Amino acid sequence: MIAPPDRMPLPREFFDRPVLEVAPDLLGRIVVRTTPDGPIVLRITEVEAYDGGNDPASHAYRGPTARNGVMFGPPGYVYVYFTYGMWHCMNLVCGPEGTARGVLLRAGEIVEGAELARKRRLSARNDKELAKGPARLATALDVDRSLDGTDACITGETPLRMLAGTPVPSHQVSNGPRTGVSGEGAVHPWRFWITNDPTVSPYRAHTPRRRPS
DNA sequence: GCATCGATGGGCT
DNA sequence: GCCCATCGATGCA
Repeated sequence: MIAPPDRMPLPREFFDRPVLEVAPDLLGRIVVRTTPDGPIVLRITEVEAYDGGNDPASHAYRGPTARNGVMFGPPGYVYVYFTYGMWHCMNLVCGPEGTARGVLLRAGEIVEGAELARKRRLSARNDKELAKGPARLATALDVDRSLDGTDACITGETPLRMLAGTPVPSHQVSNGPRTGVSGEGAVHPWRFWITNDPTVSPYRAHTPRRRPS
């Protein structure tokens, strides 16, 4: 259960800060996904920061498109993209507006509504795996492109919103290179996770695809 | 147990 | 044509 003080909404100003400040500060914060069957609540344990137009690894690097338009909007909104022909991944837009910075949610712990998450994650062998990995996290929360552009900073029964939760002190935060990022973007240690947390996805160095013969 | 492989589709250069 | 995450199958300990 979440203690009452932790149920305060995260104000939009939280996201209107440098993305490298916001990303580690998101650890321990709470995502509430309201579904017709009830809420699924997740505590964030692993994130990655993306620096918009300055970052070759960001979807926003080459400017706005129909897909990434939400990234260029105001902070506190949800950007959802479709990947690998099967999966979705979820980001929170950071400010200031127009810079297209954002944080990818990579892993979390389901703290409420686990029975709903399990129905969507039938291959998970235990509850620690329900949201271990960005596409697993989006699947567990029933997040797809229909939620792209959702405002996560308004109160009430919105489909998706952020709560304050309990921030993680910096001595419990680890950081390292981002997962699945190749090229010059790989040098930045912009992946942040809660040290020793069992729901954090294992690090995989970027492995180039083998060319078809 | 663990590594490796193939399959999946859209967005963009 | 390259780049993205995950899963089930397979092969090797």
